[in-house]
Parts: sequence; C-alpha cells; structure tokens
Amino acid sequence: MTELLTRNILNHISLSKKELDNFCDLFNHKKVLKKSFLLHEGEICKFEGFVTKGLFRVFHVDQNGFEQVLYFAQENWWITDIDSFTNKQPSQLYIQALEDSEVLLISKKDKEFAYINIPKIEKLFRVMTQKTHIALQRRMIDNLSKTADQRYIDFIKKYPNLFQRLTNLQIAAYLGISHEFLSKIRRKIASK
Amino acid sequence: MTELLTRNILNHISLSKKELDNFCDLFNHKKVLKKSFLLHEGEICKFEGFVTKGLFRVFHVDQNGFEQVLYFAQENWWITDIDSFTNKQPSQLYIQALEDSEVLLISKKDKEFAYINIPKIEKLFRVMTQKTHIALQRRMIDNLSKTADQRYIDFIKKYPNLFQRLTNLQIAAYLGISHEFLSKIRRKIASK
DNA sequence: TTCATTTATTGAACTTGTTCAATGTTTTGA
DNA sequence: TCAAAACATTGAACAAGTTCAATAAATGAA
Repeated sequence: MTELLTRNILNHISLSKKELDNFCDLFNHKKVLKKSFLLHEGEICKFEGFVTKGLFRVFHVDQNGFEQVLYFAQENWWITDIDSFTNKQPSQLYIQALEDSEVLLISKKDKEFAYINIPKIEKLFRVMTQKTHIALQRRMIDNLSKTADQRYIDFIKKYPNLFQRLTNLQIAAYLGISHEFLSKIRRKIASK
Repeated sequence: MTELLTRNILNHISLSKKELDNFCDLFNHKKVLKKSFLLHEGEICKFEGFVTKGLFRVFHVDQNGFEQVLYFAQENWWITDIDSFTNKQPSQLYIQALEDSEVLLISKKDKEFAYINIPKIEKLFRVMTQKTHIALQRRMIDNLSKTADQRYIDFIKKYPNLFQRLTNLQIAAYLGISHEFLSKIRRKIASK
C-alpha cells in the first residue's frame, strides 16, 4: 500500500527501514471517487496527501466564477493547500478528483509528531517544499514572459502524460486562458 | 551587524544564543552599490543572502529583451535564486541592487555545514521556504484571476513602502504589464 | 547649475485574449 | 442503448493590454 510512498521519500532523502515504516504508519488510505472533493473553499485544510492512484486538480474560483488551476496531482505527487494547512486559515482552494483516485493522508498532528520524533522528516519536507517552490517559480516566470500559445506548447512537452488525461477545459484553466481561446490556439497549431 | 538577522531568525524558530552565534558567524557582510549585480544570468548562484540595508530586484530577461521581476527584497528579506542555488544550474535570473545596499551572505558549503551541525537550521529553512512558497502561491492565483488594475491596487495596499521606493518601470515589470499600460491605469485611478 | 540620462505620460494603431451564442461531438449513466 | 450532460469548436463583437513614437518631467553626475 505504501510502496509508492516509500519510493517517493527515498527519492528525496535517505531513511532507515524503521524510520520509513514509522513515518508511513502515520498515513491513512482513502479512496476518492471521480468528481468528489478532498477540500472545499472555506474549510481549513487538515491534511497533506500523497496520490497513489488517479488524478486531482487544485483550483481556485474567482469573483466572476471562473476557475484557475493551481496544479494537477497525479500518482506520486503530493497535494495539500499549504497556505491553509500551515496557517490554519480557511482555504481559498478546492481539491477535486478528476478520476477515481486513492490517496494516503497524514494529519497535521501526525506530521508534527513526525517532525519531532523522526528528525530527518524535517529535511524531507524542507527538500520537497524547495522543489515545489522551484517549480512554481519557473511557472511564474513563464506566465509573466510567455504568450498563451507558447505556454500551451510547453505544457504538452512538459506533461505529455497529463495532457492525455486532461480535458481542454482543465488545461485552459491551468494556462490562465478561456477554453474557447485554447481551442483557437489548437486550430492554429494543427494547421501548421 | 547581525542584529537584524538574529531577530529575523527568531521570528521563524527558537534557537539558543550559542546556536544563533554559530550560525550568524557563517555569514559575510557585503556592500552592494546601486545598479550593481549580485548575480548575472548564466552564473551559478553560490549564495543565499539576507538584506540588511537597501533594496534589490530579482528579475528575468525574456527572449524579446523584456524584464520580469520575480520579487523585490528590501531590509529583512532573503534573496537567492533557489533554483540555481539548489540544482547548481546556470541561473535564468539577475539580482541587482536598486539602492546602495548591504547584505549578509552565506555560501552553499557553509549552509550545508549548518544543516549538519545545527539541526534546527533544517527547520528554519523548511519554515522559511514554506512561507516564501505560500506567498508565491497567492501571487500565482492573483495573476491568474485578477486584472492588471486590481493587481496594481493590491500591490500598493500590500507593499505601501516598496511602492514608494520603486519606479513605475519596476512595478510594471512585477505586475507583468508594460509601463505604458501602468501609466494608463494610474491615470484612470487618479481620475476617480 | 547644467546637460544627459532615465522615467513617466499620452495617443493611435495593433495584437492578444474574452465573451457570448450557436452548433457539433463525445462521454456518461440509468 | 439512448438521452442528457459535459466537452469542443467556431465566428463575431468586444475588452485588455502592447507597441511605437513623440513629448514632458524628474533625476543624476560633472
């Protein structure tokens, strides 16, 4: 059940078998049906999750009812609203399964327990947060400097596998454009 | 010399006097004149810095020669290119002083020394990276969901002090719009 | 102080992306 | 299997933001 998780962790830091087991025991397995939510706007996010199966989207709904996708999380990815989780504030985000999915969840309390009792876990999350931050920093630069066409082409190249599992609606919400405009971009690219 | 730094650290985690001193001793003080660079694109970023005086901008130059500001760092802020620093890759960024400034710099080697010899430092950077990431996540959502007018108004409200120290050119490069358009936004707002 | 440089403003033409409404296509679930 | 729902495409009118060029204002260095 926690095979994928242990491999993911060992990819970031090294940990003894015992430390690994102790840490993995803190997670609870949960099935999440397609379209159902792990988190709603306004709730306080009380978990950090590791996706073992399926696909999620983490998104925001703005004043005009438009959705923006902060990120997608498929197998082997982590999900949470780090803002709400860390600051115990109502979330601005929704987390929803786009396919029938499964996650391993750790509560805030158990995570804090791990920080204290398995010192290397501190490093694990330091390293993971760094990587997540670097990815977001790159995306920020791209969003500031590139045109929607280019961002779409980059997206396909970077996440060929996500591209196949997502609708254009979801991709447009990630790129920050309307799905109609994405459709026009696709036509333009196809006609080349 | 390291007063501001120690206060900043204690704001994130608690540390004994000795731990603090040992850590702070790893930093070197440096003066940076207005307009000069701490980091150029293509270089590998070998430091993490804490600003004790002045103001920096961290920016990217795109294919068309336009500049996008990733963030500004004034007194009490940290600066680095975490991507280049962590992955030892050539930086895509420039870091430049916008005023005569002073920083405390720690090298990669000394930072790693600290991780090993002062365990709490692991937590310090875990917490700091989390906060930075949360801030960037909020900005990403704003950039995806808000109009340039609103982002400008938000910027002034959130960073009144930076607003006064920056030219409209720099603010436009942060908001991701041309400075001409910012000028038009300002006129529109002023006329209300 | 003065002159050169940088910064800010403005208008006109243009490009990128949105909105809305209509139509066609695919997926889903009873 | 078939109707309903969700998704995708298209065009036309519109809005947001850019580009370019000209001018004015502010700043800085000698």
